[in-house]
Amino acid sequence: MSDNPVLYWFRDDLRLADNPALAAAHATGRPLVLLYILDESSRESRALGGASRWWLDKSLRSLCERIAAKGGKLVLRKGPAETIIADLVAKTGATAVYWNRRYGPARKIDERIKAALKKDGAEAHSFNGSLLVEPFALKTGSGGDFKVFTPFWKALQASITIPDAAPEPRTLAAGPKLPSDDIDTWDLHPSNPDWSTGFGEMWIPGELDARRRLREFLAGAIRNYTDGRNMPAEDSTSRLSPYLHFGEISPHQVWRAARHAEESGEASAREIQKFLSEIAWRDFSHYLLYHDPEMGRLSWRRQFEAVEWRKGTKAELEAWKRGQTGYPIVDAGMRQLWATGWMHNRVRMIVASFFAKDLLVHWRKGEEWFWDTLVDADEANNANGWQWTAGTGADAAPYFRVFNPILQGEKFDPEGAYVGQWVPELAKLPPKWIHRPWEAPAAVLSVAGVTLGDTYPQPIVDHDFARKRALETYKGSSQETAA
DNA sequence: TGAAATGTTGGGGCG
DNA sequence: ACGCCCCAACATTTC
Repeated sequence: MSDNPVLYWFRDDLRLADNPALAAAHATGRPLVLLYILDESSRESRALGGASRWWLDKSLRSLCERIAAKGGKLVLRKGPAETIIADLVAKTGATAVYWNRRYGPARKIDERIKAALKKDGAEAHSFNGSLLVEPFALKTGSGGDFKVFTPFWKALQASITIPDAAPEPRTLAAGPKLPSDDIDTWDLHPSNPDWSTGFGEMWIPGELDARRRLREFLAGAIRNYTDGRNMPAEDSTSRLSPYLHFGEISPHQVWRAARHAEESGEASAREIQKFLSEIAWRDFSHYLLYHDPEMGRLSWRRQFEAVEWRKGTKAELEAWKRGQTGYPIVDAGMRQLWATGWMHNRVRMIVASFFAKDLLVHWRKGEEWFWDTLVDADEANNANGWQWTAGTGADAAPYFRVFNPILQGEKFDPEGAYVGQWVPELAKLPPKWIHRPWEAPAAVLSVAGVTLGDTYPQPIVDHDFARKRALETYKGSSQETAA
């Protein structure tokens, strides 16, 4: 019996280092089956967006190579996880399955698999591999769930103990021979159209690049993180979000490295604290989704489902997606997203506010576009971010807080460098006019080669009008109906 | 991790 | 010299 294998199931934890479930499976000393399942058929498993598929494609190829270099093999399967696990356990005689826990709607799948394994006499061992602190481990003083970030963050810091890194297996001797899908047949790379051609210039998916980025961030941009993180033209954020989503790096690895940078004097305590609080926002998002599994499609404050959202015209929605709204900072962000699969966080708030407040369309429709186009698309973070901006979420911006895209542009991109990069047809406008070209004198536009309505669109909606419309609509249909 | 509307204050122009 | 008005500049309130 001791020659029977154990199975390790990769999900959003595509790394070999600091992987507690993998380390535990490896430590059994038994033959190891390494498995990844592309599950597009289980009800609780949200189909991956296009940008995520691009990332997964590269990340799995990188993981396959790393595993092969250690003598192992990654088995790829496509289909419902429940039947594939059951099938592999039966075929190989595996006595146990190891995985790192999930916290969103997909955890229902894991619960069913765990029950089925138990019934068949196999063990299921699960671990925390992706959060600083697991959602069920943090309660308020009165035993309730946190609804505000700051007390959540304080409680997290008070209770957290960072374990030593789980050892990376030095070798991964191949287990029993098993058929595996050829990743090429999964068609993860976008086609018709392939808009991902620019992604490769910005990203190298995989855990090695994740660790390189973290190292370089902590040696450089972190020094000016608190202020710099709001300036989209600067390279002051870590850009670790896709790596964290796919588990190519763990938040524990980030925490340890950040504290080390602090202790060695490489970075100031203030900047480290700010950065780690942003990592904790990720935990907070997962915490909220765990306690409200419907948060991905319904407003966390349910009374906001009563808001009479506009459907939005086809032209409006298309203009937003393609970066043709006539508001330069919005268009720059949407074009950066399309070109790179990523958008600076400050600009995400601006384009989301424009969508949910100025266009007054249900935040879920915007969330769906982000889901499809972001390489870091994440059910918890995406829903939390949109709901924060729309004013429907926990600890959200109040509904009457409406971003002014002109003022936001002038405040956070004062030189117009970010707009100039992503909306090149406006690049020659002086900073004074680049965020409000429709107010620029004709001579200025002419010199800059801008013809409004031709080389660059007129605003698709008047912000002053849209702001008032949003205030009236939100107030009318959400406030009075509050329980 | 807002922005607009409204209120207050104080200096300077001017009769 | 005085009162009045205007309006930045800043503070507070409101959405």
